[in-house]
Amino acid sequence: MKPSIPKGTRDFTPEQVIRRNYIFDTIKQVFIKYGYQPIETPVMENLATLTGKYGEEGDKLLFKVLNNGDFLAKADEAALAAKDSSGLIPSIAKRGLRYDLTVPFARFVVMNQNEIAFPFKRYQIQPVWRADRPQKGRYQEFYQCDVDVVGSDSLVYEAELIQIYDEVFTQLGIAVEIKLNNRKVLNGLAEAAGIPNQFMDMTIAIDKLDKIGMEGVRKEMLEKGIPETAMAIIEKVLNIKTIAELKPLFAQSETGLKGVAELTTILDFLEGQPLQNNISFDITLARGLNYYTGCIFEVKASATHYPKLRMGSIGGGGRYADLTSVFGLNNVSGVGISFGAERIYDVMEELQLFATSMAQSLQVLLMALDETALKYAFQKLGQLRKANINADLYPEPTKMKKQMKYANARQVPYVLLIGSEEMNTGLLSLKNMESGEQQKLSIEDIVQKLSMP
RNA sequence: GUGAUUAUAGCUCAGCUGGUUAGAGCGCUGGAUUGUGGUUCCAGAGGUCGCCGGUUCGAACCCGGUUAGUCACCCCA
Repeated sequence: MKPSIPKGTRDFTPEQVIRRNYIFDTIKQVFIKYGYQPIETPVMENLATLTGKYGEEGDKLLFKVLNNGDFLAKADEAALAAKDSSGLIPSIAKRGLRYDLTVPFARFVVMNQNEIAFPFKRYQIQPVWRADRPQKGRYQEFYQCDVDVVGSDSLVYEAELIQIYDEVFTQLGIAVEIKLNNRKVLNGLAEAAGIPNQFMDMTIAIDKLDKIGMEGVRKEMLEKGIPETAMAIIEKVLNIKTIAELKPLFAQSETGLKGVAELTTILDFLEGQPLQNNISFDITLARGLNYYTGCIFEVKASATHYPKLRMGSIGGGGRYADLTSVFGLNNVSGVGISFGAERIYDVMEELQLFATSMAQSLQVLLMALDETALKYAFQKLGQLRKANINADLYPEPTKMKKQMKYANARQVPYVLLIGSEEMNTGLLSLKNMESGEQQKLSIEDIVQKLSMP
């Protein structure tokens, strides 16, 4: 059979894994510095935990896990006969793959509320699955790197999360644009425009502003039945660039004013602590996930630094006032952000930000020239490894050309040649693969040379 | 869910308005070179042209279907 893997999934070569780990390690180390603790949750959740949390669209994108055993025996007869797939699902699949890390985290918090000290700061780096049509920068299996804090309303956390974004991307060498908005501001806008019931339609439309332009937004909102009068107000607000200008427009909207106040406070916390990256208020930032209630964030690679780069957001997040209440725990506010490791990888690849030397972990390859030398070399291999040197042995005493070729493929900086001459003298031929230089050294000298950084 | 596009050697791809034995580069194997690689030269292995059907004297090429990948939209990291 022809080997293949499911669409939207990928294998990773050693080089890719090393690079991915570099990203994960960088992110993780910043998380730890800011006082966050790791947790992990299962790949599968009960389907009931997941459904309804991501909107109608999200439910469709959930991977469902078929029940074990004779799952059709307990299938809903009526739904089966009617070929009603969505009606059939609850009776044949009780589990699903996690869609993100935030909802499982909320579930975790509720289940462990008695052991947790609030505010609870956790980070989590695990894969998630979405039954989406894959395309550039989009996969069905991908990692998320989340930091969240629950059990506090304080806006210091919003400020802190912005600092985390700034620090991680600075360390990775990616210039980014951090965009900031507040759901309350958008709510206020809907109120001010007199269309509080069409809040979602409005935000979805204005979220596309940079893609389809003001005319496109206008057209989409008209199609959704938003009246011209409302549109005039919305259009006026969309042209606003600073938070200060926003305030007078929300005289009638308490929610809107609250949103403005929150944004002001967050920026105030950050005063005097300069960021490496540009942070900007963007009223067109909406974000799809409907559990957000307060401040929302999104990060993109800087368009001014990389005008040619075409990549969606590489991070996002926000405050969710009441995510745990569906699991029975009320009044626990949370805020968190996510790093899209896959897209960060793709961006770094495209911008050639990975150090070239990252891949070489093997320090020396031993080569034996005949059968007796192979056994001798195997002993020397043990000595080197005992001295904590990453060493390997070519397993057969074949022609040197072949062994050298293998050494090149492994990108080894040194090879150690062992034949009768070396066995007689005890001095082994250490060859520098880059310069071609070769010298005869005792095993002790070799250990010392290779132990030096 | 909607649309576009691609499928030929292990990999990346060429293959003219349909014409007889389907090519290249890289990789692989052997040799030039029995203790020295990344350069060079020579030779070799490797393909039911995604799959099924149709048109034709003749199909990798045209037509229909099907499967899979990729890209865009929706949505999202």
